Amino acid sequence: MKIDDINWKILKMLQENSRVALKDLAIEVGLSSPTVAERIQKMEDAGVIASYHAKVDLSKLGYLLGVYITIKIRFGQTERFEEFITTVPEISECHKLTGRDCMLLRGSVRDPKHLEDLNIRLAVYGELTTSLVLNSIMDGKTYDSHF
Amino acid sequence: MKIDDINWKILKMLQENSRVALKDLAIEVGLSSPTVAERIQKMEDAGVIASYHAKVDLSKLGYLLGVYITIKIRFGQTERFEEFITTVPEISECHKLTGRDCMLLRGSVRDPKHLEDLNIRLAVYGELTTSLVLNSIMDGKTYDSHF
DNA sequence: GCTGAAAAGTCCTATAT
DNA sequence: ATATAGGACTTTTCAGC
Repeated sequence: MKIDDINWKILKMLQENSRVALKDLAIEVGLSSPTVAERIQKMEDAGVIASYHAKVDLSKLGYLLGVYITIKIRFGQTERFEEFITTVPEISECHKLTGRDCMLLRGSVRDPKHLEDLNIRLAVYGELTTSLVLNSIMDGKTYDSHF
Repeated sequence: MKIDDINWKILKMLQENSRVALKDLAIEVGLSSPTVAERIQKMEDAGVIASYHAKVDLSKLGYLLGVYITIKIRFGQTERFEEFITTVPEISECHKLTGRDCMLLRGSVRDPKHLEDLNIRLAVYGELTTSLVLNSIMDGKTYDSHF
């Protein structure tokens, strides 16, 4: 799929505000609305635009601590763990990484007590290393060209 | 801010598809469009809804390798690093974590050669540990209630 | 805080270049 | 592959409950 300058401009705007009106996109890129709609459709069909999401700020709902947890899964527990982890509400991401049988988890909890509770539930499946997020310098960047 | 069952339903739908029409939200939750619009506005104002994003699938653009990199920043380089890292196109997230002066980076590259190139650019600022993403079991979950 | 109707605005489809 | 224009639909505004 070819992404020209105009498509990058459209992608940039949709990444920054996915609820932007077609009309405003059209004005910005200097094309008509139907043309922009068609370009978006093609990028959706090609999977370049994967989805449109509202981002919920969990800290505003009382989940003040962000955490990353690595877990070295106990031998033979991988399948059971992968099924289990999708049911844990505190965990928003789970990536299987190279190196030392590691899973990387991202989660949010209310307070240290809540974190301890989460750790206990996870520790069944392997050895944990827990780190608090002190500050997110960047989270969810807008891509606006090839690199 | 109070999130009742109806607001959770709205939040769920907007997380799953942020371009959903107000009309469809209204039908789904059994309220009129103006009421739904008002509820959304209040959640935006309270910051519970932080933003609306289109998610770009970088693998469809040729960036096939996902990576997580931890970097133990060299003494005194933190400020310079934080400024620098926002200018690196391959890196989409940067979190400062507790423990061993660690920054956690998430990135995407075309191939191993591209990864080596990225590592060389980052290694100026500290010691790296690089892991490839083998599989993302979960990435960007939909929250639909308190936990 | 919610509704319903009317006004304003946006989007879609067809037609044309 | 893009533009224009009309009709259809959606969103917003506002009076009333």
